Amino acid sequence: MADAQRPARAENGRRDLTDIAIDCFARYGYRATSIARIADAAGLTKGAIYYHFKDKEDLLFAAVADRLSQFERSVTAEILPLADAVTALQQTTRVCIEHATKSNHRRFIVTLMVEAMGTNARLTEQFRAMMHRFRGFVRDIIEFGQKHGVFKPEVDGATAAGIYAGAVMGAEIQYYQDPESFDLERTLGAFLEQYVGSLRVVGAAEKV
Amino acid sequence: MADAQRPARAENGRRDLTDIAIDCFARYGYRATSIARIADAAGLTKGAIYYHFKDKEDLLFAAVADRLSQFERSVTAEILPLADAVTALQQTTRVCIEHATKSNHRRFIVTLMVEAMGTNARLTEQFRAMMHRFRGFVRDIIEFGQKHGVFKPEVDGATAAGIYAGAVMGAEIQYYQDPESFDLERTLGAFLEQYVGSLRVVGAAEKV
Amino acid sequence: MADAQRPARAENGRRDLTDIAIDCFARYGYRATSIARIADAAGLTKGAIYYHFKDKEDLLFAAVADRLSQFERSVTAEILPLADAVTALQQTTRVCIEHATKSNHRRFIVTLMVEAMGTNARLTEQFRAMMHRFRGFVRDIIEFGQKHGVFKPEVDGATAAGIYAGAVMGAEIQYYQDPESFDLERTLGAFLEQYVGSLRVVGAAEKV
Amino acid sequence: MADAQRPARAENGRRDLTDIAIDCFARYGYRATSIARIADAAGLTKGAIYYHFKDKEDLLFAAVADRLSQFERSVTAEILPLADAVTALQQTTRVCIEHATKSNHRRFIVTLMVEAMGTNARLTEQFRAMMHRFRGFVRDIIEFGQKHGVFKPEVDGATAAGIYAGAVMGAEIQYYQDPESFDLERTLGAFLEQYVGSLRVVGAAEKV
DNA sequence: CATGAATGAGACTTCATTCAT
DNA sequence: CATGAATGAAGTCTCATTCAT
Repeated sequence: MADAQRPARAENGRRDLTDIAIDCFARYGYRATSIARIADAAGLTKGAIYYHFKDKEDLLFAAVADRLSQFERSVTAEILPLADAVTALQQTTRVCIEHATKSNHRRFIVTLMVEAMGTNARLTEQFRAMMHRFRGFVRDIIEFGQKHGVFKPEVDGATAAGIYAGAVMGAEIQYYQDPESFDLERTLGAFLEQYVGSLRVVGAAEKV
Repeated sequence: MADAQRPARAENGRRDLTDIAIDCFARYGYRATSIARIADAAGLTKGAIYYHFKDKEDLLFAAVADRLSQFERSVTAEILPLADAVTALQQTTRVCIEHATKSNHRRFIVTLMVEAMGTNARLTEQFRAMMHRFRGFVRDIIEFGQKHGVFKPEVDGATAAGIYAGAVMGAEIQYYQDPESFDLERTLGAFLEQYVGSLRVVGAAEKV
Repeated sequence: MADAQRPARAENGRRDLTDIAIDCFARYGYRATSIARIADAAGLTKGAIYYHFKDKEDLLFAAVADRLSQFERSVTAEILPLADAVTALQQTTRVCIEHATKSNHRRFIVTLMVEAMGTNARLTEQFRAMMHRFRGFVRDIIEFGQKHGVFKPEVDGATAAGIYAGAVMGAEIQYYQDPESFDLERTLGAFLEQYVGSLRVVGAAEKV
Repeated sequence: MADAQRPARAENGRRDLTDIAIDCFARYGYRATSIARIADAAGLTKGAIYYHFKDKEDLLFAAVADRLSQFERSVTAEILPLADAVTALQQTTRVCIEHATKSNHRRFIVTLMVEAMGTNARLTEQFRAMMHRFRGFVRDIIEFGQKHGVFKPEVDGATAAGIYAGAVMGAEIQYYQDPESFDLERTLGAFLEQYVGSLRVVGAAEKV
């Protein structure tokens, strides 16, 4: 009935579909996104989607998995040569801010994660694992810093990682909710300063 | 005549309905909670719900408003005689932890807030205002501390309040997601220590 | 929730209710008028209406009967001393135009009559009888004219009455549908002229 | 698999659905016709209706538009080669009578037109335009007759067209309401005679 | 007489999903 | 691979009606 842009979008494989799906999920939430909407956005019919994915959940999982691995790869890629724990934390924070402000995929992950909590066991498990990995990643940085004498050894790395993950996610949500008046960069900048400050061995050379 | 599993639930007014509704919303999310489910839980028929509330959104709003004002009252009630900024922050944190762990209403608020973001303008606005008030509340405590020479005057109260709100919310979400392995109390305890530590004027008498 | 005008409207008897009901029915149609709307308009609750009327249909019947007898009384009252058939037709037409343009009760009758056709046997019967009476009334006038030698004796009074009733009703409907651009008075005036012209005995003294 | 009472009704497209819908609307009125009833009559499920039409109103519009254009085509097709104004009026009347008595679609149009008045702006507009076109059509015939010296030049074509349209519609309604005792053919025949008689130039050759 | 609360049936609509072609 | 048509379950909401107080 209103199809003038179909030809350009033909032969999308699974991959392209998850990209499109994630955009929709991010914009409207999982429940509020109908298969028809995704099909429309992809220039396909609903039937075509069912060719590629068993059902809506399957599509969601594929989309989430895609996005998650993409995000994690981009974090580890930029930070892996961690010569310095403080710098690693700074860079991690910067990557999070970038992802939060540059596209809505990150927002989708957070939104969906909360939406899925208690609603969808399988998905919740996936997100739980993701958060677990993220905290592990931060803990590794912290323990790396402790090993090199930059961070206080008495701090519990796991707890500190939980604080970090929470602070970043909480700030992001406030930003998503109110992008005009909540300054994500400044908030996370100030947080990082205090966070690193409280981790660092007193008397160590200033690096921030 | 229609329901024998919930005997003593006849005389619910509007108020009782919002309580029941919030439980359902908290457990399954807003979209996934049908009016029928709420009616069932209340031992009524769907029609009865519509007698009390214009539509599902109206019920949601009433429920959210109830819960919000209840939470805010409980926070201000316990903290108002703030003789001391540090104690006020501690108590605020304690109240948050309590609300987060003792019932699922708080979880509902957070979940719904995220679920509503971008989906429901009116609700988003309500939540935006709520977060705004909460940050304002924390900022007041901080500025109170600054006025009394307990907190560093160079810290920006608004930014610090954003950090606090985010850290608490982010920790809560991690807890809701994984209550078995995420220790909310310990995480927020450690956060508070570092937070207060970084705010406090160096050399002031230790109070934590 | 929005009741500031209730006291003024208390103790309405059956009579006042039918008046109010008919206004609603006229404005929105029978099906689209809910008991709640009528109750609201009357400043009562739905229960009160059920005290006065067995059910919605009962209220409708009472309202229709009221209106019908009122209209018929007003027609017969003005026309009965029919010294002259032509004048009687003119006056009948004038009364119809007045009723059609001065209030919406007449419109209600026509609308409802059509809406009820085939939908509600009992009501249809009532309207059938009403139309029957109306045609009988007109036929009486015509036959009166024939008896006095003013109208052609070869004309069938019943058929002519059907023409008249149809022309008036059809013109009214066009007027209700498009009051701005359909001139009811001029149309019925022209119709009457042609109608009387074709009924009148050629050569009889002009009276229009 | 779900319905064994209507065997040969599988391959209905949009077009067939409007036909079925119009039958239902004509029989029970718009409001009183549920989607379920139409679906049943079509041997489909409700969902199928919503596949073809956005909502009930959409279906109604499609149905009305279908029927209207069909009627108008059938009128213009039979009358266009109007060699003679009187014959044209006779044929128009005959077509109206035929449509009114042979199927209930015409009845539907009239019923719905009245039912929609004041209730549904968009539909009312559609019907207003239809009546406007119909009157225009009749006026054209009359002016054609005037141009050829058959009809009195002093008659106002627009007003006369309004009389005609009203008389036909009013007679139809009386017939729909009481098909047993109201003789549509005779009534409209007599009307047409008087109508043409009053339009015709006195002294012109008789043609009726 | 009247109200407030509730019922229950039925309406419209959406949507994930299936399947013949 | 993909579409168009369809299903069926479920959801939101409306409304005439009832009834204890």
